Amino acid sequence: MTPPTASSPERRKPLNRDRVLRAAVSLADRSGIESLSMRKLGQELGVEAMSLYKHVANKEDILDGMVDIVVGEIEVSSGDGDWLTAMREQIISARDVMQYHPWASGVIESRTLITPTMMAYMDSVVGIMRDGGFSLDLIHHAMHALGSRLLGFSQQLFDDSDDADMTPEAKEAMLAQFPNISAMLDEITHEEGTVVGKGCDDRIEFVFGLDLILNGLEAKRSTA
Amino acid sequence: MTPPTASSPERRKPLNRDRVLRAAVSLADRSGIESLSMRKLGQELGVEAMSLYKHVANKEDILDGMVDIVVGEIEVSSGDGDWLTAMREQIISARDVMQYHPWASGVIESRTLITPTMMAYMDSVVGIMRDGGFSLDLIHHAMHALGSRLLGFSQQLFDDSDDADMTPEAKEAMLAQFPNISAMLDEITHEEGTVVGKGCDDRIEFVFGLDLILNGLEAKRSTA
DNA sequence: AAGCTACAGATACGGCGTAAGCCTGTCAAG
DNA sequence: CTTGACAGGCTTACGCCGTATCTGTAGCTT
Repeated sequence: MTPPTASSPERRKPLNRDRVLRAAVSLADRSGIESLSMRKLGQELGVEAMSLYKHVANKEDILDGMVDIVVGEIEVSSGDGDWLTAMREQIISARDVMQYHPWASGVIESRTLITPTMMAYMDSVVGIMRDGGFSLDLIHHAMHALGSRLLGFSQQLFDDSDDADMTPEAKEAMLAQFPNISAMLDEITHEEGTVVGKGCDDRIEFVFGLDLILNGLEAKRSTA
Repeated sequence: MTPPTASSPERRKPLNRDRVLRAAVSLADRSGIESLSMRKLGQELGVEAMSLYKHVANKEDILDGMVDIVVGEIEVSSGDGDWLTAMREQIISARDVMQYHPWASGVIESRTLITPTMMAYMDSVVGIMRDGGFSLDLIHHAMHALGSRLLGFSQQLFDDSDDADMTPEAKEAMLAQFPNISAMLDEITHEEGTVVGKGCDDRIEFVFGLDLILNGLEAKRSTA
């Protein structure tokens, strides 16, 4: 094939489903999921929007395909070592992937379709717990308890750093009205050594919550 | 202009922000959030879409207002009794509200704005833990660990009942490919008495996960 | 009576997903 | 070589969306 210079029967690399999906992921990574439209995606690929429909069924199909790609990027546990560290590593590595694709958690939550890739991930997680000696019943409850944390979603309700961009007087009013929150935020900004490391690091908070659950499960497992 | 009926000076109750927001909530409850558009909402109120803009800034403003209404529906804890039962009750009652407004969790997660109502709820939760003798530092970690569970979101990744609407051969293929998941689902459908009640009831699973976290926090609190 | 204000309606614009049909380059069968 | 099918792109068009801008009017104030 000749390069994209000009003249010659310069032919464009043919589109295919995979190229479409990868372009979609890349566009969402760069510009956010809200700016992923059929027209913009077509533009990205040097093609009109409607041409995409030769390779994907519709936009939902694209979203499903994107989820598949992202979930497929999660490295699956090797399977040796105790279940607790295996599980920790598995979930933390899922989190790393999701951090890289900030749009992914929202899209996954909005989708009901369970793709084989997703299933494979789940299956490997269940496998870790079976190897660890969990009863199937307890595994089931554990899966529910972990919920979307299994995929590394941090399910934060808000950033504590949100108070940063407030006018001083608005902040003052807030402090007066919500004494408990104020005290807590005060503590955090001043603290040095804390129960689980220092300051408010997303990853640390995530692991704190994860360990809380995993340790609780281990206790249930060992007393069963 | 004469009213839709005719003749008499029967004047339409004037629109206001509150009426708009309540209509929006009600429409979303009935028809799902995806069918909440300015035009449909206007129709609901016997008014053109653009008239709504006299009372709300834009659609985002409506969504924020809707969140405020829903969060405001959560009964706040009385404050007596031990922290653990207070917290349980608080969060479970939040869950009840969210169950009634299935669209709410998605909308709340998509919003970054923290409304006063939301703050008030958070403040009351922090209050419960302060009264229970938590350090401010541990409270902070607890808030992160609970995350959106604070508002009763069940953060389920998928319904276990999703296997119901599959063709037998597709299910067969799945069982072969994902042995661990298959074993687990098998167990569930057969089980009678389990670790925490029987079957797969959303509420039971939610409480199981919640208690796992709350008990873990209690352990940390009492050893601090 | 005159004018102001508040609020509803009308029209229009750009963007969205996508249905339907068209055009053209490629390649195998006759 | 001709022909015809087909794959993979393009064009047009429809109905939806949020919303900017303008117009009309009812009811109050002065």
